[in-house]
Amino acid sequence: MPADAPDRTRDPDRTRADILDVATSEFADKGYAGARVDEIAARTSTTKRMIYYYFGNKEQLYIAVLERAYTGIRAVEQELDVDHLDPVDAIRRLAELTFDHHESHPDFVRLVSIENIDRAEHIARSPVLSGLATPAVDVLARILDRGREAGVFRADADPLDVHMVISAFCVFRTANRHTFHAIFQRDMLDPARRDHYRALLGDLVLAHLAAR
Amino acid sequence: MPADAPDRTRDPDRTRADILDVATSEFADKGYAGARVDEIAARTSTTKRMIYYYFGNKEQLYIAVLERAYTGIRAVEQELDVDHLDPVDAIRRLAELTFDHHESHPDFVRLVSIENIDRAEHIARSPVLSGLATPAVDVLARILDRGREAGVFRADADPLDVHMVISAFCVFRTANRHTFHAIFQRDMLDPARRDHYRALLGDLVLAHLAAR
DNA sequence: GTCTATAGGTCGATAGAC
DNA sequence: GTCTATCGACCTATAGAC
Repeated sequence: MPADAPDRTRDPDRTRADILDVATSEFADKGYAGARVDEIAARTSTTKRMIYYYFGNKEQLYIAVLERAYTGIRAVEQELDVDHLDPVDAIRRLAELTFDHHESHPDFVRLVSIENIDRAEHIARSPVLSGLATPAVDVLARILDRGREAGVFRADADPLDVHMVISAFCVFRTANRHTFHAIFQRDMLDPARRDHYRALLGDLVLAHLAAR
Repeated sequence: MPADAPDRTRDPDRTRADILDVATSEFADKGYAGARVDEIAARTSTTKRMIYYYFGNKEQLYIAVLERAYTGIRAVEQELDVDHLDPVDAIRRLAELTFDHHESHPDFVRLVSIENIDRAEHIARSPVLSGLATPAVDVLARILDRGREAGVFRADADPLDVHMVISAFCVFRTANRHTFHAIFQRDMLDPARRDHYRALLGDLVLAHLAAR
């Protein structure tokens, strides 16, 4: 074997990972129905035969993509050292972490949109995904409790509502940027406006949470 | 012709409208790539031949669907008698109108999501759509100006930012409801929670706009 | 009703690892 | 020698188009 082709020995893990990487990018790019198994195969260093060998069919491949994408997310909120921060700072930090995460994972945001077009039927079909609790809400609940006790947050704030507002802002900014730009000629992902939006999200949530 | 088949006389407008209605529902349901021309034809009272006769091909049919869906929206903000309302009330009213509109037009929201997956390429290809200004932002600008003059709104509020926040909330609530429910077991469109969300949106925007 | 391209899915066989 | 990763070719249904 020539020295410049060391990778074409058998390596199941590598092959699987290669397929998953390419499939993630292809499904995120074209949607489930729009993605082509042939195209995925062409972009891997292996063949279509291997896709069916490892993943069975197109849908199972897509579910495997979703599972990896979702589980790769879970650690985000754990980065937050919530108990050593002032509640107001903690909320802003959490909003910023979520903001940054969405910005740096456009494929994930697109996969979520695609999955909503399909009414989350693939998530429902995956035990891994349907049983996936996000720690974000627990973290939020702890922050809100501490803020309430300190008298800085309103009494009726709901963790899941706060999470929803933060997600809505971050998801909309990335997922809907194309139609928004087409209609309003403003690019919500323009780096020049990034700090503005990041601050806006924190301000928005904190203004709402403030005790009156 | 038998007396019980009166509708099969020629009526081009009716045929076109029939095709557009069915196509809207089919594209919104399955996405662009997932929709089937055969299926659309089967659900109309005409034939596939007529779809190609009137619309040329699948993509042009889809663009026609988008054009009708978008232009059907424009009147919403005009319902608001903005100049005879207190600015605070006007903002809340506008948020509620947008909220109600998204809730009552799920097909439109889905079409927008689908179009974002395709990076708004069809909108860009349609002169009608790419030149479509939404009056929402002008209305918002007028309200914000009056609120600023009255000293009740902050000086640095941007109309398009406010529109973005309102849209983000309303779009997320409908477009992402399936994955949100799958992960958090909360249905954001549950009628029992409708008033809560509607009020939350107004509170959120107004808390942010309030002069400090 | 028909044509044609294509897309998802399968088969027989080979070759490297132990 | 067996197992399993790998491969190119092949099959068939279907979807867009006329």
